[in-house]
Amino acid sequence: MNVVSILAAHVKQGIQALYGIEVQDKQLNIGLTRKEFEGDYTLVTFPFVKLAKKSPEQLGNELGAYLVEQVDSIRDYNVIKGFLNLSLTDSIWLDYLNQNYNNKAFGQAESNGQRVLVEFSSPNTNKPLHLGHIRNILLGWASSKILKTAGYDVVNVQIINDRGIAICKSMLAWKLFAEGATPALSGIKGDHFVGKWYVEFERKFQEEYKSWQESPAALAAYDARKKVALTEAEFFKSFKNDYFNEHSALGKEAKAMLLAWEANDPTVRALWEQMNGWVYEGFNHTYDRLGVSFDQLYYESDTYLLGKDKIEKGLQEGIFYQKDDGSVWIDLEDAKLDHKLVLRSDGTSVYMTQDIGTAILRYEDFKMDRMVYTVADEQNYHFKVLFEILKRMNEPFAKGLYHLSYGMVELPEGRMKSREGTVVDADDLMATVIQEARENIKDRGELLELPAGELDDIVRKIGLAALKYHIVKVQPKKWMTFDPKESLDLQGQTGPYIQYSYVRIKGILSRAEQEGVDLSQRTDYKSLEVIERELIISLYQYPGLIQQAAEDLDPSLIASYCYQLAKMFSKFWHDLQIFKEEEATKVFRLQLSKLVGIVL
RNA sequence: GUCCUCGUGGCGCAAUUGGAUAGCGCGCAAGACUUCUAAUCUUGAGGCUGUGGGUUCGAGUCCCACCGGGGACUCCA
Repeated sequence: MNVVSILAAHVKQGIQALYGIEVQDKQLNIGLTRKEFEGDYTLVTFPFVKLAKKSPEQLGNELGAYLVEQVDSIRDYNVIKGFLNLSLTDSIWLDYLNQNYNNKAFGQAESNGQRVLVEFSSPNTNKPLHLGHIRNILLGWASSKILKTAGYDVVNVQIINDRGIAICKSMLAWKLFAEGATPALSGIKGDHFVGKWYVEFERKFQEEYKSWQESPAALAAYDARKKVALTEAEFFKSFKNDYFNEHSALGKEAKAMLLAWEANDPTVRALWEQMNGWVYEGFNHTYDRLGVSFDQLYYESDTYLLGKDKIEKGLQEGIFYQKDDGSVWIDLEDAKLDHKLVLRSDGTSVYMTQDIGTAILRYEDFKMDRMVYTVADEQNYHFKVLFEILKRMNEPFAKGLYHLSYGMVELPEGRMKSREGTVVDADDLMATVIQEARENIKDRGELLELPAGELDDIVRKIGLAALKYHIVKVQPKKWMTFDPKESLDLQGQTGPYIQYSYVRIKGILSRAEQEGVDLSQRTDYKSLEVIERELIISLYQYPGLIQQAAEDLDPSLIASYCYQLAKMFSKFWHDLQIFKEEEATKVFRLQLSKLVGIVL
């Protein structure tokens, strides 16, 4: 049953019968009636008033009367300006609830036969996960769940950026300064342990750089570029990369390590394996805590050379062109994307090359119809270009590509900077939020008689719900300021509020079970209370909302919906009794509660 | 320089994709537990949706210009 399309058909027919006008589907605007007004669905009649040469009120009244007379399920109507509000009979909603209240898979669509890959997290292996990763992971994970519910066959993947200069820095610092320390010996979580040596490298490097700045070579470098009109301090800030590449002893050694890695040097590879192993152990722990998992991992060390052959092929086909210096480009000006480099003049690849290769590899692995990349919005341009290139290469999956782009997470004092130590660590944050939930329970003196293990479990669920909801409720594309204090809120529009409604429903249902109430009976409930009606209509929206959230890849839609539903349920619970009512009412309200519980 | 994005009460977010008097939470003020757990509910104050034009029956939403924040444009992914 699809109420809107049934109504639309009747409206179309009605206008035809009354005025002889053929209405286009596009002109039919039917939505839910706003709360302040009487009715379930509202038709906007403005588009027809001109054609029918009637006033909005007159047309509304004529059409409303026609519909009430012709359509059994329409009970009543009212007109306000160009809005025709239609009230449906209770039995429609009662039937709907009765058919669905016990459907544990309510909202789960049938398989649509399509496979989608969802990439998220995608960390570097030189440091632990932070708040930005948390947003990424939660968005990716939530989208994956939504797609699954919407009928897709979903594969969760991540690309692990396990190679490059950054991890070499960690490796070098460990080799030079750690004196054989390990996570196990030092009692530090693996990813934090490796991150520590990355920071240590930066510290030593800064020391080295600082003392170099006094040297004649430094002054010479400064003099050579004096024309740029910088103060000495500004100059040395901007010169840091050049120093690393051209003058630094540590830089030289790190770069040598990278080359040795690329040349498959056994010692370097062994160290690399060992340190990455520590990191993965740490990451897995964090993923477990967050409750997410992956079906397939891709490692940059396996994929960073991919794509070159595809470029060669495309070059022959005329998709790419070669400049005199040998570099290979693509002209995307007609897509308003400029010219992009895909292979350097020395034949080495850029990120684009690698991403092209990896995408094709994934298609070989999974034959997916769609692929979602969960990556921050600073890479919007990159993905536009990537998708356009794959389209021009005629890859079969190219039209199913989507960049789930999300805004950065900032702190009240500004953007997180790992170098300035202002990053919010993922593990720390989860621990804080759980601790807060624990304090809260202690203050209220509840649940303390539970066994410690059970209490820990509840506290963990509450704390994480607060954190997750706080992040997921914001539309992905928006930048957000993360105030740790607010993420700890457990009241109002929060995860714990929704959890609480759910727990309450569980409580009600278990009492019903104890009392032996038979839910399966088809009850003859009198007339719906306003809040009951709102709840059913809201539940009715749910399957459609899943589809929309899957299409838009916007988990915040579901987050807001769940809050609204929980809020309605709270009001329902507060205003109406259940167990003291007569059988029919009781059963109906229990059924309603049950379905709300299934959705939440 | 070019392109992309965001701008909504003090703060954090919504607005059924162009529809009615712009909603909700936090915070603030006042109230409600003899109940199916008060992590709840009820009421109130708080707005010229950055500014100025345009499109039409109708604009927070679409178009143009400007102001302000952020980002990208051959290698941090």
